[in-house]
Amino acid sequence: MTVTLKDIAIRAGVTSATVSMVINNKPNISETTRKKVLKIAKELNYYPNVIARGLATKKSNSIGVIVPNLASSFVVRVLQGIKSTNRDIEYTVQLFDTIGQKERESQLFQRLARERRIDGVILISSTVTEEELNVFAEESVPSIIVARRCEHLDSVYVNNEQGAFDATEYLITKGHRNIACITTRKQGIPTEERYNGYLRALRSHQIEARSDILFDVNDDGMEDGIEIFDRLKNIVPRPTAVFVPAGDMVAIGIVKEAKREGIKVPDDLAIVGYDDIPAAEVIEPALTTVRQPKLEMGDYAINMIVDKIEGRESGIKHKELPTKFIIREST
Amino acid sequence: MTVTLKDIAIRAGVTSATVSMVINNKPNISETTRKKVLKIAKELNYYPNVIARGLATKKSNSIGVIVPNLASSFVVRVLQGIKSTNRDIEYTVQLFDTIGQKERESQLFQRLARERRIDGVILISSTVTEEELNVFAEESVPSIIVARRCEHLDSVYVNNEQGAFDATEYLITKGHRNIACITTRKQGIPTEERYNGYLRALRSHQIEARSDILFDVNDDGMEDGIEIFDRLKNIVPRPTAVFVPAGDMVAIGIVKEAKREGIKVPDDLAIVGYDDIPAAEVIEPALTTVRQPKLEMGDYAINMIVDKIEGRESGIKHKELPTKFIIREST
DNA sequence: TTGGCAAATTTAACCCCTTAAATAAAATAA
DNA sequence: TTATTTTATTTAAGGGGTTAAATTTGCCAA
Repeated sequence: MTVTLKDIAIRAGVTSATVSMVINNKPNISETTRKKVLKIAKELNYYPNVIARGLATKKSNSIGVIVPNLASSFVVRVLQGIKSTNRDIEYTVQLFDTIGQKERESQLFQRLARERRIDGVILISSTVTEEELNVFAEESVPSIIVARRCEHLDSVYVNNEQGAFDATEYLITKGHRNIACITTRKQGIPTEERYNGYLRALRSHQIEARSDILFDVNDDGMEDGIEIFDRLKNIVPRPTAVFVPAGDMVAIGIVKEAKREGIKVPDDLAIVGYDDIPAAEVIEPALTTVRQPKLEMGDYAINMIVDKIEGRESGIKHKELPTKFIIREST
Repeated sequence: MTVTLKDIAIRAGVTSATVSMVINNKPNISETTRKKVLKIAKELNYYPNVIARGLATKKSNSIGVIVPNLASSFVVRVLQGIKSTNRDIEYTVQLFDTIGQKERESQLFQRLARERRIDGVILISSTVTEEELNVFAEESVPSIIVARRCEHLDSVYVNNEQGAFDATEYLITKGHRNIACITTRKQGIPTEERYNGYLRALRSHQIEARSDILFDVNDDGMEDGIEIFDRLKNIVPRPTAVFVPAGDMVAIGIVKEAKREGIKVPDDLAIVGYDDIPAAEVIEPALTTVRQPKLEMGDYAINMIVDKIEGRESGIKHKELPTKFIIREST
């Protein structure tokens, strides 16, 4: 038997409205009834039905988090950031992923907003189109995009262009002039901005970008790296460094294959990855890489959206976070 | 303006009850009104309010997933398994983590069940106590525990004892007699069953377990492995193999430090990890390890709970899954 | 004692949808 | 044609809360 306001009301000899007001700490309740009601509520082990409350208040106290793919470690880390802050916040997180779904992010979002009466939505995706994001902006539910800047929507993101610039520039200052770049076509990895940062660094040092040492792989696994190295090694003039925006695993594949072929890393070939996954420290030599503040992004996102929901903020806010360049042994 | 059943009803010249019945595909509706209502619903872009529906039906169509710690890759993989199946299932996943929370799993569960009127709960934890789990069994909400067997509750789990047995026995058949074992005290890693499997394997080959080569580390990082190796190397007779239920990262630490000290892996020291994390393939030599079918566990869990919710199953079910022994180069 | 005001409580409508029971309309049987 | 079923629709009562407005109670000043 679930106990309701009414049950308490009857036992306390008051109306359920009164009980409701006590439970919600509304003013103008005599100390006597307040105590009595609270006591009975405790005795009966009362829990408010948040569904019913949600219906009445038109608030669900929950935030929807839409992710493209829970398999991505990036997404998971951001989610962690969201959750760890969320701890002190009275919002429930409803998790939705769109991978393999016929619905696109924007459709899912609409459904969430309308059906579930969710209070706010966090979308973690670096690859939604502007057009899709318009739907978010139009719906009246507060929403925020993580991992990508969007003009007409709150956003939290990392300056990947600068991160790539830093990495490339570092290689240049180390004397490298022929720096290969490995991007990926894999869905969900925002490789383009990084490529732009790479280009900018080259340009700023008057180095011409060589199109023959730019590769675009299909996935982001070790095998991709292995394959790339095998293509790379025969190119003349052979690059002395590789920057791998496609991700650390690809970079690790390159390191592995280079070593197998007797190429010394970093002496013969310097390598910089992207992401700073745990394995980056495991490979020998340990991988120099670019780290994104994922937890922080999640943290900002949840705080921004809660501020929005609770009306403490209005207007579009953007938070740009810097990447961190982690120098290890592969450069 | 959100559109409700009533809006449709008015436009269609019927009652909202009728509209409701159309929306829910109830019988005894004339084809004429059905079409008319559906048409208007579409025109008005109607979405049912699931909150209100939930109140009326006492069903929320959502499943709560309680995890101790979203930082655990084990948990995340299981979650992935849950979500990927969930795709075809009309349940929403509400995610709750208990780390750092004053509430224990069972309290959180109670709250979920009562406040949120959740239809079912999946708890992912290998370390809740029996006592806590009793609370789950008592509440009338279907619930299931993943990663641990529990007699009076549905459960999906892996036979870690057997996994450890297999690993240890493999080392024994390779000729090893002095096999060290590294467990961990880290919260959330069920190291004890694994240790038992190790012991059983030794026993079944009449090998006496040496307490001087059994170590219990505090965490599960690479540093722990490095530290352990340094203690291990001076022990006589020096073990020729190490089984590391504490996890792959610890094993990797051992591999790294062994190499640094000029000890050849696997010739001088064979190493078996636990978990098969991505880095296991990165370390050189690649790590032999024990893999748990995490996605499958999630998959079973969500299917079992949905069957329970929808009344297709009753009675307590257990699903035990086998581990998989992955042989690589470190043995 | 009466009037006036603030404080405490209740009334009643509403949130949006579902569903059993009642009623109306249409179809069939007698 | 009337009685009986069957089919379609409506009525009305929830589900469990919230909240503006109305009412009652208590207190104090006049």
